[in-house]
Amino acid sequence: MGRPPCCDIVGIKKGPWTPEEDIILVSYIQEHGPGNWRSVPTNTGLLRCSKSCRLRWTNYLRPGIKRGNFTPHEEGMIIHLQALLGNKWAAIASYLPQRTDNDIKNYWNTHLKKKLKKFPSALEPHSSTSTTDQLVEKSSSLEFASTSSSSAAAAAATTTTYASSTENISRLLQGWMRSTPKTTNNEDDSALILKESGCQDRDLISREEFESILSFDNVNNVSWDKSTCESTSRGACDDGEDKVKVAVTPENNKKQKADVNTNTNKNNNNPPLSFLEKWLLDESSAGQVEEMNQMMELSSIF
DNA sequence: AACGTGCCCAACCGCTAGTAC
DNA sequence: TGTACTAGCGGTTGGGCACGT
Repeated sequence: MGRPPCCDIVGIKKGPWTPEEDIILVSYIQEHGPGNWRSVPTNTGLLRCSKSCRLRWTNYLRPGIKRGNFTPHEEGMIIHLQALLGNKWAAIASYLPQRTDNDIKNYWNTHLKKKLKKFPSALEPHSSTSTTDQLVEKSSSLEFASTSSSSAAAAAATTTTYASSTENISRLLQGWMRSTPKTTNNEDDSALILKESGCQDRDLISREEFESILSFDNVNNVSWDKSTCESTSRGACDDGEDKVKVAVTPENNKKQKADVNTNTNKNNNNPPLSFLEKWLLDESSAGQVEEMNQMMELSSIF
């Protein structure tokens, strides 16, 4: 629109965020909540543009973000969703509430694209239905993959020291989060999500399956919060109704109205959730990824 | 130890859509 | 109706790190 980018302004800092900047940003958001990003740099004294602040918050500091290795289940979901939706990372991320679109995009470009290039058959549908033995085998291998000490250790090892400090920073948010109406128990959270999101079709997927997707096994044991709600409400569990309660402020009121409009439009472009969920949560998709991983291991041996 | 190379991912860029005035 | 602004999105970049030579 002929407007120079905000980041072109002289004196605006670029590049990696320092822990000090993170603390300032988190403290401000603790006090005022996310939103009104334009006022953030001026009110905090941060030499960052509003956009940079927003991105830093949504992609890194926002509580509820899961970092580290992707599980085979997550891989399967990403692969299938990418095949279905294309490079609609935000839409894909809405099915993985703990992951940011940036994270998924990076993971796709750096890992999954290579895997699929090597094993394009991974995307082909399974020709036969799984036998009980196969199911047992797949579920056990999945369980192993998700809980194996080596992968867990690898995930922990990949966490940088700065990431750790960020985790500490995000702990600062706990006080703010506690002040928002929510349950403190993860089980209750899942139930709350199901109940309030309108995704009440318990026959669709098992509770464990759903929890495995939404489990907050990352930092903080952070439970559902309004930011998470915001990102999630863009996709999967949004049916345009008021679901997870957020603080009622003029800011939120405006945003909610906007969200309802935009989400309604967006959802019109997406296949029905129940169909997608059923398909995505089908164990075979995760099994295919597991098979692919095994093939990768074998290929590295030979 | 020094250097080169490739990979990973946080951050940036450019664009579009929506909203307020 | 036009303008300014924000938010969201997808593509790209570049700094830092690991690893091999």
